[in-house]
Amino acid sequence: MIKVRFAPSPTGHLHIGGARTAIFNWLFARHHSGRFVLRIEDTDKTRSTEESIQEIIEAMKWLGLDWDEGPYRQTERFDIYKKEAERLIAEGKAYYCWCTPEELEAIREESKGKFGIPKYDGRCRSRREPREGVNPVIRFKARTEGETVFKDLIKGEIRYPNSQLDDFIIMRSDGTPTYNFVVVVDDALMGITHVIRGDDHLNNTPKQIQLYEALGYDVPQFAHVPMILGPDKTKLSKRHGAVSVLAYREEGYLPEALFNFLVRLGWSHGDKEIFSKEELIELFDLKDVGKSPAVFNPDKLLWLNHHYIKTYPVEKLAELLKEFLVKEGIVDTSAELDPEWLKEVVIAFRERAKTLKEMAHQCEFLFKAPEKYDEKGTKKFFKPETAIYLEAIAEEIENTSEFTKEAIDKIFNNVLERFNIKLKAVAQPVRIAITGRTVSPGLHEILLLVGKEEAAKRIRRAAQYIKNL
RNA sequence: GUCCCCGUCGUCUAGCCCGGUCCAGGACACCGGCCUUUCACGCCGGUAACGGGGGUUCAAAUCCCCCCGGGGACACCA
Repeated sequence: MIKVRFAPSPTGHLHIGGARTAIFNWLFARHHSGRFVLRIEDTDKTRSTEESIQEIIEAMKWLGLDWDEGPYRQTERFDIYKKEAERLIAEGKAYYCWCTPEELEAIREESKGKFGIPKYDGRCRSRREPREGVNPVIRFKARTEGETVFKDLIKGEIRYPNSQLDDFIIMRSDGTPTYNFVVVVDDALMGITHVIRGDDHLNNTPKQIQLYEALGYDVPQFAHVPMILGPDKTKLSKRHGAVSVLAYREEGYLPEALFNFLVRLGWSHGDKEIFSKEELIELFDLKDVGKSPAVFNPDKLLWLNHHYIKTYPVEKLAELLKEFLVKEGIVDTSAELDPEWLKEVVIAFRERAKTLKEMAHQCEFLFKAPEKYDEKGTKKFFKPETAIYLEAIAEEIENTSEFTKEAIDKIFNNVLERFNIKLKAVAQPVRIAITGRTVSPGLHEILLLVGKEEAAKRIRRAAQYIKNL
């Protein structure tokens, strides 16, 4: 039975990079009918927060990443780590270290000169006597000769010289365990078979392998996925803009789009770009994950989002649009919107809105008549004679018994014929009259959505406006 | 500095393992055109890449070596 885990540290938002790691793990588990566990790595008590944990969980749910076990929290497992650390000491594989920060600093400096790398010299390996006023840490007796070789499922064979290692700390002086230690203990005890994580952990792997061996555990398989970079090719971070998953929800992205986008960052299947979750579960394989880092490309995400908007179930889009209308302050919380009408709105706008937020703003004129008309549009399309045409159209609208697409065609044809003009002469003026802008969905759509009364009213008002120019 | 990883269009990538079918394919973006009452959608077309240098070979994006470039890790963070 294959078992994987996603182990975020709750020190902030769930960001894009973490989400992709979670997706890869989830896909791998689902593909192999294995188990996916969520584990919160909160051993750093000072930086971990409860809000962050809740946010990570919410973001995962939004993305549709369900887990089979957990969330475990490492803070609830401290007794386990302590026991394992003591076991290592009893077996002579770890030891107490009473060095002071000042002493350590001096050792590091000396080592930097000697090895070009700050390393602890292991002087407490032989020290037996506690030091007064110093709470000891526990250090692991690392093997520093030879090299650690392992096969990474993505990167291939990795050879790492052990000379880079030193006796690293596994238990802090306050009695809490450190990352490299807990990750090994947990992965082993939880029966994790494949460790799929960001390749910023590649250099930690040799230390962890030594720990697995010292503790007598089986070493799992490793798969290090390349990082996601910002446009400047450095590790993606807050300064590159929105990196938190939930921020994308707020901006009006669909979870399916983000999911699809993220999975294609580093993984591919021939020329295919659009994948459903079912397809991904079917097709996902670590061997198709690339080795090189990927730059986050917001334009492509936008394109994907638009694709999903265009193909999403209309009812669901309508519901989401409603949320955004409220959130963007376009309609009142208490406003009751006819679901059927809202569906028509979605249909009219989905091919020109790349996000839900955009859509909400594009259809704003449906809820409030334009307060002013687009300046350039007014200059270009509001001619003196336009007022007469508009009035004629308004009158025809008022007099029509039923307001349908066909009726609208008839109305326009009547007016065009009467004045012997082309549709061009009135199309943009009507659009501006209804929306205040020069761009919008088709005339039929906006007229129908605004409704007969309101349409006539707005067109008359525009006519009046032209007369006053 | 030391070590690890990576290097195909601006970006995401296919191809690399098993050299020729690749004067390198797809997608986003961009630029044209068509459609059209605007915008958009859609459709058609275009610009654009094997980091450099040496080998090996009849033949290299693909194999080997060196260099260069980029990223990451080197904490009582994870």
